[in-house]
Amino acid sequence: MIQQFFQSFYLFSKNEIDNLLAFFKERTIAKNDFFVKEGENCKEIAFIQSGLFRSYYVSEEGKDNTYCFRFPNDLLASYSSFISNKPTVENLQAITEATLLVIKKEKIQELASKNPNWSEFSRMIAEQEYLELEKRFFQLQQNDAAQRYTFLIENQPDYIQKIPLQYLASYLGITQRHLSRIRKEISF
Amino acid sequence: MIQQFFQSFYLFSKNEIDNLLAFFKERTIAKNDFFVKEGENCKEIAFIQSGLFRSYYVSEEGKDNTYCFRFPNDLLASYSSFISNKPTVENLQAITEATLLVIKKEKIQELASKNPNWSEFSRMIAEQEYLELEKRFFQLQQNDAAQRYTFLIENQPDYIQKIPLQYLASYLGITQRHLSRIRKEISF
DNA sequence: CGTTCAGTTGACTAAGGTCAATTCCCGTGG
DNA sequence: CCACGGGAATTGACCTTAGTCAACTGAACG
Repeated sequence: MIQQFFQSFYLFSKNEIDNLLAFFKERTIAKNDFFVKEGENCKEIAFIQSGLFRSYYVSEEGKDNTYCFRFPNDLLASYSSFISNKPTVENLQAITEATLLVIKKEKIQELASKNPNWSEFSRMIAEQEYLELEKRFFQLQQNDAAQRYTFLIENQPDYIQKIPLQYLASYLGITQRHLSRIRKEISF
Repeated sequence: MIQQFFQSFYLFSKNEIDNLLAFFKERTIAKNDFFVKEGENCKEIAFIQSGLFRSYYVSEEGKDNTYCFRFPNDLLASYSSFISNKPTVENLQAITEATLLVIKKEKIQELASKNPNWSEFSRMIAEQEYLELEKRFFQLQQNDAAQRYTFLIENQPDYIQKIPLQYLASYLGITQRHLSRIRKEISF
């Protein structure tokens, strides 16, 4: 799993990849427990072996906003906190039981100081995260709720199948009431 | 100007920074002309010496969405196209006459192959762009139009002073009609 | 069978869009 | 100095999208 993930960057030799696991520690997280909580400084990043995560933050008025979901074979971190060394607003909660492979930021920095490919790796991750977020932003800016929902159905069927509708509504930036309305419309 | 910009990354020696200008070409852009147009592959990035830019993209129904603005001493590129080598949806238009210092992507790659600090530099740019976009995303997701506008007034007074309201409305994700309504409300 | 939790629905309200008519501002030419 | 022409901004009347609150349905499970 994680070996395949690293191969996909074409940065590391077969030998290096075989030795990668040594840098990571396995961790289990129970359903509803957190990998990161609001206010913390996120100093590690994880590879998800199994399980589902939701990232959400709570705004002043108490509204719960879903930032994103993370699936098996995805990376998991409060990425902005990880790169900026500042406290996060995100809560990364397991919505099913999960197993992770965790690595500390300082370990990555140590590896980067010895092998510039780790520095390239960090750059590629940052760029990927940017591209993904930009898509999400455009989606939110240009489409109304019904369009965003149908886009989700067509492009991320995983989401519909595996994630409770209350979370999907919040991910789409609408209330559950309105999502129900849209679902009813579309089913005709 | 550009020297100060590079100094702020703490990656390059005074000597290196003094020689930087040689890598860039100066370019002038007339008001309403484009640095990048939709459909192009953005293969260069620019440092803005003077002038103001707006990035916008047009959605299927013909709606014009403002992605962002760029000011003097900012970098200018369709960043997602620049890093992914894919055609962009963005139009980068000068809203005043402008002068740029332009560098090609391949030049940066050439520099990075010789000096790993250029690779670090690219990583830091990617991370900065991510952080900025995340703020923008949170803003759009959690606040209504009036909150977004008052945030803008308080945190980016430049925007209000220098950018036509029609563009600001589109940046905020609303119509000019609604922005007028908000402005009227607030002035009491 | 109750209880619980997720999802749906109805009735009403509020935020924001559409379209078209002004008004405001400013430059230019008489 | 004034008149007027054009682009930017405001406003009014009306409509659509989405939020609020609370009641209801339905499946899951002890």
